Amino acid sequence: MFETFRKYLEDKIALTDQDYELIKSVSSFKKLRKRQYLLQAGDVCRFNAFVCKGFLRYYYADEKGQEHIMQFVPENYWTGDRESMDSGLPSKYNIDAIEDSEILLLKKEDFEMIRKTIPAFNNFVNDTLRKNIVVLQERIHVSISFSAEEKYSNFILKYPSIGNRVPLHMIASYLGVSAETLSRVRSQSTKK
Amino acid sequence: MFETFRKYLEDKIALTDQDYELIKSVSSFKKLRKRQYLLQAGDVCRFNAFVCKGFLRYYYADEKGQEHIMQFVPENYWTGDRESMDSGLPSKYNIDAIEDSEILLLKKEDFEMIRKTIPAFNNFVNDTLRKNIVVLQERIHVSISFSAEEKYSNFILKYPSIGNRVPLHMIASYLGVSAETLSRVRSQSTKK
DNA sequence: CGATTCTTTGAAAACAGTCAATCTGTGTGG
DNA sequence: CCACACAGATTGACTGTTTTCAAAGAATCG
Repeated sequence: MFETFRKYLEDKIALTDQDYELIKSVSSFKKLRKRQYLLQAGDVCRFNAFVCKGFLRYYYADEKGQEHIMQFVPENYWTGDRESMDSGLPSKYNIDAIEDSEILLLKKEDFEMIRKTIPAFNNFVNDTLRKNIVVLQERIHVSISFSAEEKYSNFILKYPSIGNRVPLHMIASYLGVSAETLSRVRSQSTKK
Repeated sequence: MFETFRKYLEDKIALTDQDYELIKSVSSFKKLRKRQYLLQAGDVCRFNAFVCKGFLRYYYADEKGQEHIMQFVPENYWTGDRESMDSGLPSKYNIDAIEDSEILLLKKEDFEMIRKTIPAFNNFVNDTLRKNIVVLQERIHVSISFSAEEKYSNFILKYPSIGNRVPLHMIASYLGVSAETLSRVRSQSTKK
């Protein structure tokens, strides 16, 4: 499982074997079955999670039981509730597995330790944060400007692989549209 | 103008006079009149901008001429188009002044230089990025889950001072709601 | 298979957007 | 100091989009 993570890192930065040993020494691993929680609302988030294999979702469940997906997390992506991690307060979000998954976990403190010890890793994390901001901003743009139909076609264009991998009602939830509307929107657009 | 920035930094991190000298030596300043652009779509963004005084907006103008506000930027906040800055490509966004403003500008390269030279500054920037992500994420949550009315009351609750400072139609644009709808929503909610 | 999850469809209702007109307040130039 | 222009807010009538609820079909999985 660590090998996947190592390959991911090798692609981005140049680290020594010693660096990898350090990282490995503080990594822990977790297998999740489909539907299993990685983080449940009410828990404090203490980990940065890296998906080696599988597929997670990061979502909010409101009072009416409706779920609003904040993030899809396929292999080679990070997740975790930064807010809860920084504050030490319980999370309002849930993270669970959409597919059987293999997760690498780095405790907050270990993660910070790695950043301090390995400058290249620190730079890489900063870069990743910056890119993440661009992505979130783009999503806000879509969210405040686009109709349901535009949101859907934009999503399919941008994340074709996710489109094939998750049920339609989850894409609806991610886009902030009802499942019925998205079903109609999609049948419209395939007619063209 | 630099004094405002210095006070802002002193509040967050401990720097030496020498550090401040360094920062000051690469800072440039700009006064903007109301309605004046700091960045116009099509330009490449080369600066990180810090608002010392006044109020900016960061927005997208679509083909129909409609404006979608991505960010309000009051004093003591940063702005700039990260995407354009990282890629070197023209920006799709505009930044202009809602009030007469005073801006401190740090060229991309100088900003990076400061980060490399002053570790505390680097840490501070990273922290700011992290917090920014939390804020953006929260906005996405609101955007995909809330009705127009909930969006408005949430906004007023969270940013009461901005509510008094910008015209209603700009709040509407920020929330992704038409100005007319927001006007109705508001008159409803004041009746209660 | 039987159960569950997912998708589709229909009809009604709620919600939000558009267009146009009016009203308000503000500030600028004569 | 007034008149006028202008930006902003409000209102009404209408249209269009999206949600909701309910039911029925697919598809998938143990």
